[in-house]
Amino acid sequence: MSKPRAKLTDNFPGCPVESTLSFLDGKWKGVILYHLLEDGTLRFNELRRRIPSVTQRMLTKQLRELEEAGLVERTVFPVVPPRVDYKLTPLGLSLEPVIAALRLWGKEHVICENGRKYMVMPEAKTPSKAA
Amino acid sequence: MSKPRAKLTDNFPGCPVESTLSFLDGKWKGVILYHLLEDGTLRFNELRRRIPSVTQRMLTKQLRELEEAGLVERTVFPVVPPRVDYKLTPLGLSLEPVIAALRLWGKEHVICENGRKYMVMPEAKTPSKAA
DNA sequence: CGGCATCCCGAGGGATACTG
DNA sequence: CAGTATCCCTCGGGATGCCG
Repeated sequence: MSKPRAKLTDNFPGCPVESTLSFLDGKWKGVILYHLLEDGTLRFNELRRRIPSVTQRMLTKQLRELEEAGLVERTVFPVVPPRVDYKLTPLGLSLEPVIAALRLWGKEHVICENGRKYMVMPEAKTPSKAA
Repeated sequence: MSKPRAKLTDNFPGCPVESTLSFLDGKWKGVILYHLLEDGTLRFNELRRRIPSVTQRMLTKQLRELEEAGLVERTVFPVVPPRVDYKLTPLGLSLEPVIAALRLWGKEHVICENGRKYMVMPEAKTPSKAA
């Protein structure tokens, strides 16, 4: 709801880019959004399982920030073993093209393996034979 | 060139998103890329002027990281007043859809004003009267 | 003009332990 | 199950000053 949630960005042509990125800021927001887009609704530990190297502290924090930003909706069920669902709000869902673009570029240009990243150059010059 | 420039990402479905975001990490990479996409080639101070609140230290750092990542090419002209040009590499240019998506979402959902950001909700429920 | 070098601070974020 | 609460430390990043 139009909170002045500002992080001092430039009021300049590139600003929309800056602004959008500021919502994806933090180490895990992108992946969280990705999984919520994929699976619709997820419980806390379901998310954890999908993002193995996140700690519960960080997952909680990032989810709260996403919630505050109005991108994620948190639903608490008052049941014996606590149950909390996370899903995207309409605003969160509107990020789908952004996440899709990020994902596509990653799939095309980055090899993710054993927690390492390797760049994949576009113009494969294949100097003589690929390494 | 396939340097193991890793920042420990998850080897999981969301990984491409993570990976791509890791290249946009840092406070200014997104905007820098945006402006280089817009203008093609820019000198150091031309970039500074387009990103008023960046310090030269930070601009330098982020440019170096983009260069190391293979997204930006730096050309030094050995002339009396030093001249350095920055432009995108083919790999950098390939990020165009990503930046475009970021920019579009920002333009549609964020109002950037006086260094503040205001969210623009999609479903204007106007409960009774907007606050 | 286009940088480095240095100092310094606070936020980001990991590890661990406890709780309703 | 889904968190809080602490501790602690790295490092992102601003400010300032000097240089070829």
